[in-house]
Amino acid sequence: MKLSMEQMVNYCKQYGFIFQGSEIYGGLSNTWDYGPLGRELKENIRRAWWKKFIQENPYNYGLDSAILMNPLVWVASGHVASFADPLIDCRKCKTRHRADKLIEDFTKGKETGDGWSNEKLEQYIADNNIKCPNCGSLDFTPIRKFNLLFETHQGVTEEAKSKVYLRGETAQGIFVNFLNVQRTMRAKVPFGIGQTGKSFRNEITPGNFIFRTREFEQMELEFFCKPGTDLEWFGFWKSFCLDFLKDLGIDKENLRYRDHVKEELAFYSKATTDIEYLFPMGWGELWGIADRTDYDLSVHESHSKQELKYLDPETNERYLPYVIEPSVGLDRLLLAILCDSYHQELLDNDERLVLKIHPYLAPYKVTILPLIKKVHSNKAREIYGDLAKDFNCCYDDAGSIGKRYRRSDAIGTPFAITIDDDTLNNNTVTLRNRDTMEQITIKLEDLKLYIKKYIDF
RNA sequence: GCAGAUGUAGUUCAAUGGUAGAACUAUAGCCUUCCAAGCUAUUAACGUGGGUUCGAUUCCCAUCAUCUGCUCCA
Repeated sequence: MKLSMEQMVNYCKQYGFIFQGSEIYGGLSNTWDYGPLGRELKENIRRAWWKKFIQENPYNYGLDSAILMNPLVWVASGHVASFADPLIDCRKCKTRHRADKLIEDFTKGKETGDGWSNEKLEQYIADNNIKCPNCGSLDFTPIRKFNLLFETHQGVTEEAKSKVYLRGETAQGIFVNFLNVQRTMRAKVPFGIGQTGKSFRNEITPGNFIFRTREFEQMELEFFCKPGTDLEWFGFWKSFCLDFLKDLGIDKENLRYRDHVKEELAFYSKATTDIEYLFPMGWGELWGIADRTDYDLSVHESHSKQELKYLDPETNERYLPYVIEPSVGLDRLLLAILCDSYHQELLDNDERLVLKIHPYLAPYKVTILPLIKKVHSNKAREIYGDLAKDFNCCYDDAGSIGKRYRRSDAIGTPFAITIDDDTLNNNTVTLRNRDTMEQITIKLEDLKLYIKKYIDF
């Protein structure tokens, strides 16, 4: 049976992964809180990304830039422009135009559309059959003038002067620190800067659980390379990202590349490929890999009036590097992993819910079960105390052993160990594997190493 | 943003113009030496705000939230 989004939402709530935000006040649209297990899972995904993209990669460095930045950053990046301008999109070819500009061009400067209301602009365009300058279509969306960026105020007085934005992407924090990192790390092109963190966008249509929310966490790498080598690196990161997902255990049948056609490319991008995942609601973008050229560095150079060019120490060339950006949403990656791991299978005419998740990502690594509460609890507590120094452990002494195994399976814990008389007498425990359900007897002293190897990524 | 549907314990579902019943789950105890067993007990709900009414969980309106489909998506 196919997993529905409703089931997934329910599962996340039931087992403490994700709750509706501000629930006791009736919720707030499209906000979700990560519960104890969700937090662990999220952290583990973040760690896996960091390990492969930063820690193990000799080219890349980490960064943690501020959410609040000088507003000029967002002017330079182009994020603020859409706020002031009355923008309309052509439904047919997906190009975006300024409504006032269309009118100005159409009337050859007689009408500028300055100070007109949205309704008046739209009406004028409709009445005069102004066509899309790109494809000639008459099919425009309504005018939208709102900003994607969240605004807030810095300082205690709410004056316009102190207006700042919550960042709309983590990438800009990297671009403005390009030279800082390059210089202090003595980095030579090609090299990358990555960071994870919250970004905020007033999305037009959020929804589909945590797939699209207005507050979300990104994991972005900006990889700086010499112009001309960019397409090579673009290809490299494309397959690197896909391999990462497969290594995390996501079924490759549920993954695919989708190249952006020329018309849908963002203005800063020369090429973009999405890695998509087959979510319960259909294929959805998981990871965007874009060739941003030197667009970002060059706009920051011209707006900040600071030289951002890289001096190649070997050739003495001075140039703005091109940027390859693999950018993934942590929240939707978490959703993809949960959907992919969720299995309901038949076991002795009974349903067994099991989260077949990569052991590295599992919120708990071991469930500790005293076989008989009265007899084995002390020893079990002792073992818990020791294991908890190295792993997230779950202690469960409520109900029958079978029930406790099922609970452990349902949240994806790779191992359950049972403490019985043999533990008291011989220091051995029964180690039971979530996926194979096989049980082995193992000495306590060997336990940590065994688990450690198994959960490696 | 538009249209439709939904809203009762943690979950699934009842009933009712006179404030709600169950199953599963959970918790505690008994029993139990390895895959949701059994017994006993316990906790726990009418999304929010108005209106009609002697009285509303039930009827009406609004609102909030979720789901589905369109639309949209730097």
